[in-house]
Amino acid sequence: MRKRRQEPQCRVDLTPLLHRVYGDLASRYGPRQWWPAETRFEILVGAILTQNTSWNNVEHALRNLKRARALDPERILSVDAGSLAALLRPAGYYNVKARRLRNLCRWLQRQGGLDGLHAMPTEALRASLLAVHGVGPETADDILLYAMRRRVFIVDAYTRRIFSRIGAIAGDEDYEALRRLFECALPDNSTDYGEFHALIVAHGKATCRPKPLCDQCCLNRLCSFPRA
DNA sequence: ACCCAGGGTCATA
DNA sequence: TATGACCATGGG
Repeated sequence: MRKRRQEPQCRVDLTPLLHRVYGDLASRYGPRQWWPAETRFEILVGAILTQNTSWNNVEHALRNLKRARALDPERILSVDAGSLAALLRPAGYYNVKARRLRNLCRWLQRQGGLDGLHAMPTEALRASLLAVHGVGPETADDILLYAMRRRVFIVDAYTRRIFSRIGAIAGDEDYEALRRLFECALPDNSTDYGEFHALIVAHGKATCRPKPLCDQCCLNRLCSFPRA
């Protein structure tokens, strides 16, 4: 038997802090309309393409796919690898992303499409997605939350940056540890995870840059929270 | 000419 | 387990 790793879970109660952050962000940026996509499949594609890539570049690639009538699992699997990569070029990492996209499409076909997955428990679905080569924890959670409407809290670079600057977390914790921490602090349905993540990204894009330890995000109430 | 972006995998030590 | 290299484009 593998020994269970730590699991601090709810050592500190972040609930009130998260509620305040949510309210603050919502009053500034919300409501966001997320995830920007016309179909659920487009969300899967966007989740792969946006890996370490600005959304603006992803939109170029999505336009290319639509123009080529290739925003479709069968088409993505039928076109040759070279021309798929060419369509993805503006999104960067186009060779790896072409492979990852195909892996995800093969997975989707094995599952019999998105509609065949409603009965599967979230954790099983998550494990299944993570088994796809090129789908990591954040990509899986993008898909689970926005395409499958599962209650998973997405941890991205903005989440780490914003909450570590507030003093709520260290920032370099393991992905799963942070996900448990946030989900544990927001157990009920009173907080919309999809909206929360969208707000975090909006704030991250607006102010919380990595380098110049941003004045903006420390001017406002967000940084007056007590240290956890 | 930098730095950055809505990550993930792989090779080393 | 923990770093580092690599993937690559477009915008500031």
